[in-house]
Amino acid sequence: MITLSEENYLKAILSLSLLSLEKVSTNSIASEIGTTAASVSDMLKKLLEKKLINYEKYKGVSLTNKGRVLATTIIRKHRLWETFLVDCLNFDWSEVHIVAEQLEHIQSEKLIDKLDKFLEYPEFDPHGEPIPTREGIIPNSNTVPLNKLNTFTKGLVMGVTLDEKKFLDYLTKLNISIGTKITIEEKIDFDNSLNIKINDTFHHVSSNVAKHLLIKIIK
Amino acid sequence: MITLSEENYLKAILSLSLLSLEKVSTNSIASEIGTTAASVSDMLKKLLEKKLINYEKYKGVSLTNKGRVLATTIIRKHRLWETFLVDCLNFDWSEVHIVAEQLEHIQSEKLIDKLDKFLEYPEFDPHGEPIPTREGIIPNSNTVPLNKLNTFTKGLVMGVTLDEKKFLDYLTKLNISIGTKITIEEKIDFDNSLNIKINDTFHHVSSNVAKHLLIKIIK
DNA sequence: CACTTTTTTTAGACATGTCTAAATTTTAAT
DNA sequence: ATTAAAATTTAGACATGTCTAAAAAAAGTG
Repeated sequence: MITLSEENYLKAILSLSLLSLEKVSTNSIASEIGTTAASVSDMLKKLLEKKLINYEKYKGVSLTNKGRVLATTIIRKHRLWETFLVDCLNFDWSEVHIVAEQLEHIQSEKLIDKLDKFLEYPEFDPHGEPIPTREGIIPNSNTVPLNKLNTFTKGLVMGVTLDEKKFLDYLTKLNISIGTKITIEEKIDFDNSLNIKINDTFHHVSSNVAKHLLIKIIK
Repeated sequence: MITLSEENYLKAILSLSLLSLEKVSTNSIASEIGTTAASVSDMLKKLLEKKLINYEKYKGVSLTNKGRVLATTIIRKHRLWETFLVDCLNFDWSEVHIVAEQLEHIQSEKLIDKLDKFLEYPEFDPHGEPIPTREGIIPNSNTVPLNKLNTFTKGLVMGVTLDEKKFLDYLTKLNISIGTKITIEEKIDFDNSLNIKINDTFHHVSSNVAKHLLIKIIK
């Protein structure tokens, strides 16, 4: 049996793994989860014991296939619940994360399959992120983070890669949601910030905001 | 903050309280929860500390108002989730209990209020049990356990007071569900078992089954 | 009432997951 | 290559919730 803590560690390791090809470091897990490196070290031993990760002391961590599938399943549950909360219960997209963080740990395959069916097999969650399949595959969404685009490129916002209330509320204030059309007007070399156009209005956004917006390029 | 274990203890104390006016004993809680009297003793100290129960060593337990409201809220959540599972996700009534036992611990008032609204404010769960109000009141359902009825009385099954798969599957086998009409044909003094008539078919049921069937008497 | 049985509580142990502080290993820098 | 800095692990402690065994209190019985 897997514990709630272990699930949270697997999820953290998976999201960090997706950011680069390097092995994941103890410190990065600690700051992702909001705990100390010492606690992470302790937990890594347990996850290794259960064959959920590949791990050598001082050498970093990666997920085994078993661990990857388990972590992906948690993401799947999280995103299906977020879809339910927004589509059925009329939650705001900025407030579903904390509730889904609890719901994602409910243990029942049948529940998730039936929820998936009830929601009519959605492909994307309310933040535009793809919902993994029950086999543990995360569909590729063919999008690029806003900060990687060239000047004068146009694109549609297809998703966000940060699920934090403050960030989502800021997007709402800027009139950015899934489907919003954005044009890059200017890239500031100094701090990698951007001038963008949304509905004929110009906005200036930081590099930190831009990198969490997933864009599909259009003509 | 209240822990998952504490919530389960409160729930157990509430259900035992509803069975009689006596204070609840340590042993009865232990067998309800499936743990030892020693563990119960330990936990009672913590619940007393948090002012959720009235408790004197060796004298038994009762809920404070704060504890009663909290426990009732858990029942409310449990029954709303069971309703969701059966009505929306098409679960069978006999299999929802274990899933609802997990869902009832999700912490979010907003979630429960929105779920309640989504389900259109149901009054009864799939087992016919009344759903407590958000103020912590359990509506009285005006029903009597089958074993308290006299011979030749007729009634409708309005609910069950045991939420166990084996029991519910047995009822299904007997063709008993919410709304089923039952006539008492004979009461066996020896073991308090009953001969009953369901849709012109006669069945013999034990006292243990009868006491968990809630009946509304009809003419 | 004295004695036995049952119930309840305490004492001490263990597992999980956390922490701080200290030790160890790796990496970076001169 | 040696040393300094950073990252990681270990050691030891604590909180929660559980357990068994033993002690204490309450209830039952002749």
